[in-house]
Amino acid sequence: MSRYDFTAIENKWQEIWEEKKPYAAVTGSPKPKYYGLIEFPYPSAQGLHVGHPRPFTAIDIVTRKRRMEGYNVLFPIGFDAFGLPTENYAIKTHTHPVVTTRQNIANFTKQLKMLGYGFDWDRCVETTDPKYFKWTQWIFLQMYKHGLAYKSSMPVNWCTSCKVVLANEEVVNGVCERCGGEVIRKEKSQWLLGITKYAQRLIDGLDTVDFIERAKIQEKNWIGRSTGAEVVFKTSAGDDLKVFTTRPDTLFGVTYMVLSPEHPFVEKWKDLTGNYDEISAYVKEAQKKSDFERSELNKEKTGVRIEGVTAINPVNGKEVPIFISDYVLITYGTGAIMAVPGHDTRDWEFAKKFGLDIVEVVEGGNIEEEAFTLKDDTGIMVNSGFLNGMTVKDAISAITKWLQDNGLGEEKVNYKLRDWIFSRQRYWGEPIPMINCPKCGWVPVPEDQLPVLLPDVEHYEPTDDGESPLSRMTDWVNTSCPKCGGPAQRETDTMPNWAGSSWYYLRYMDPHNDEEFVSKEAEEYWGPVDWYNGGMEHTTLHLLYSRFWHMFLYDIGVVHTPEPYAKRTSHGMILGEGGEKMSKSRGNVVNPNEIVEQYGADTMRLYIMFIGDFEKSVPWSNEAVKGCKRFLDRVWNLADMCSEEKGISKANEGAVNRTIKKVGEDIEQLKMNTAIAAMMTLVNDFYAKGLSKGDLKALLLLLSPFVPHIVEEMWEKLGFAEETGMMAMQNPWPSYDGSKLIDSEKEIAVQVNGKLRSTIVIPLDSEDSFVVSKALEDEKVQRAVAGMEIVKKIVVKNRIVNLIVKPSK
RNA sequence: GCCGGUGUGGUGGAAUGGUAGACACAGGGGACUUAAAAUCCCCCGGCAGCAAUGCUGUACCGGUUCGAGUCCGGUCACCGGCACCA
Repeated sequence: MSRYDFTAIENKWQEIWEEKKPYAAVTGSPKPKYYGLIEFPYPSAQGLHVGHPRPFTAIDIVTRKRRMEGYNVLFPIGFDAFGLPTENYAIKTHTHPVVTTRQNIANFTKQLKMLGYGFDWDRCVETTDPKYFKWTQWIFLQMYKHGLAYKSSMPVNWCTSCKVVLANEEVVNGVCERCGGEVIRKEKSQWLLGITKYAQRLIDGLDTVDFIERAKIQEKNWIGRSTGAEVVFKTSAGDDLKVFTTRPDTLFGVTYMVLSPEHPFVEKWKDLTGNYDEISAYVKEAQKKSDFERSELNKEKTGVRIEGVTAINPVNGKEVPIFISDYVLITYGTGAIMAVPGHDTRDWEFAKKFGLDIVEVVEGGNIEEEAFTLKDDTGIMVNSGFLNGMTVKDAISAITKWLQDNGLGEEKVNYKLRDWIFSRQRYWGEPIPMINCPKCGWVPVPEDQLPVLLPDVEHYEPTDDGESPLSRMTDWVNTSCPKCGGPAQRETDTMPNWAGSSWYYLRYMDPHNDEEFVSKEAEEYWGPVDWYNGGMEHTTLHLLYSRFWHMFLYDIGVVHTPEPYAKRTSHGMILGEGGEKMSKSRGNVVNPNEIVEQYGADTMRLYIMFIGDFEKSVPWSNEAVKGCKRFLDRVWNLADMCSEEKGISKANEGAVNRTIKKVGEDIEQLKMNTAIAAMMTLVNDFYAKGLSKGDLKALLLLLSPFVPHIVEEMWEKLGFAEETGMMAMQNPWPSYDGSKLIDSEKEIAVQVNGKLRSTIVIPLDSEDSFVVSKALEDEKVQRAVAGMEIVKKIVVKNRIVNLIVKPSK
């Protein structure tokens, strides 16, 4: 056969696939369905990064194997095209984001096709397409109707120099990521989504899905469930002060209370407060600080006592002082705490600084030195009235019951998860389809008027006071109220980047439907996603958000499964050659185009899978790519080496069957590196022992998901296409013969006292006694046991012999 | 601080408690060639030895076991996430 001309071969087959559409998914096919998904890319101006092919190739391989196993596969692709880089580019160059987006998508499409992925391109979706975001807006309206979308005034991050609202991710070390300017907190009215209503279900749902464990744990930690009790303290002001605690057992140890500076009682008690000026100054100071400053590590505790008001400990009637301090957060629990300095590190620090009493209520530590915080059963209750002598655990149940019986509190669960701030003062996002009417308040845009399109603007910058650039478009902003017909104004905020990606996997099922976001029929056929691979960095953002949207859609009866993704895996990053993150500034960025040009798409695909453990970060190596190219050359040359025998040859029977088993199993665990190693070993065997046409055919089928172009070319050239009437990829995945996996002879290790001394070859499944006698015939073993007495013989079938010896008398 | 993960040759990495280093890259040697490239074959953890071979070796200390890279306890280092969440 001629030279392996990868460029010609790859072009040829990509054209054939473009025309024949072997990757088209058929809704309603009687075959079992399989839905494989990768996170759709943001079409950046830099084009495809070598990081992209890692997950894409892995799931491409899985879904190609599924097709060969007889599944009707959906493996779609799309573009998550709203985003800041495009918007910033528009600000700088006045190029309309639509134009930039179109160019970038065209470039990405070309690059993805160049790599030969089995995407069903007819189902490609773009989040910026009005036909798509019409439904993003529609889902938002459903959430609004069900009380899950609401507008509320809240503090946001504000860059004083860019004069713009920043997302939390854009605040790095307390300063603006872009300009390094000071970031402060500013009150602003924002749309929020009530994800906290789903906190418990987002935790519980994790038990029903097959996600990698670290993703589950990370989501659970992020949601941050804690159980405890809410306790009511009477105050001298007459108001009941409610606090949340996970340690109700320590109630007898309360020596003071702390309110968050934003707590409503601070204002309410104004006239009762002897030192209101001092309090007020502290509150103002706290407001000015960013979240970052307020939570800075090792910061000295600060605070002010509210003079004139005290609280009564419900359990012992003791009167305790009340402070305000910024170590108490208004966003968690009730915004107020009971302080137990003996058993909470933060309270301990505060008490030390302000000279407050520290009372021990759990034995086991030294509270003079530090707070004793252990919650296990190492401590016994003391100084705690009826709780004395109990373990912490028992005391928690006892006191909780007591509080409940006396109407002074109840068992309570709290979550760290906050509602999702859904407004962005940006241009390049989905307009929030709401209208503000002076008479009727917020009124949703009627569904038949969707989508609300983005108007053309002249300037893409936010305004000086941090409003969206859309707010300058008075023609667009001024509209009539859908309810009363009077003059009203459109919402000018847009949705965050995470909106479009929260439901895109549903649109793939039915991408051209103008009547519904997805048809019932398509959703019931394809849902849920069978295997979803994506980055760990999306675990507490995209993955959580889309699970939340899906649960909501399930609740309103428009999807049929409670969870969107049955299985989730994650890949590690591809680093630069030196082991650092790839970046333009480091100049270590690898362009996939160059690799494909130099070695071909199949080599690129193979190398990115062979590079290392899929879950771990790994540096790219230009040198190592060559090894994969060399392997494909060797595969190519096998065509000229094989005998005409159509079946698996006797000589390679064991090796071929073992490789079929190994490759099949490894693909299921994304252990592509060892699958490829096994195929390399098989090829090395072929070079050593020769091979039949049947041997090569089996190898080609195994290679097909990994390197589809070269396989189809060889399949055709060797006459298999004619023989089977099909492309290699359309053939059944090979099965192995279990009886042929092990050769009839086996080399096993011989140990003496656990140390390897020799190896012997024995017939498979030999009797133990035979194996021992055979081992003792071995010269090296004889030397090792000379002058020794054998006290024990351990034989593990077909594996190892271990002779335990001691010096003979 | 809390939660999770990782530590194996010059490099990327393999090893259901059972022959550590598969498979590759780099390196060394040989064949072919006028030569180079490509290709094919061989060697390749460390120490000692011409060799056969022996000793040693999976971050460190200890334990369980006939046998530990793998299991258990402790220590150190690095990576990721969260971080005054009461």
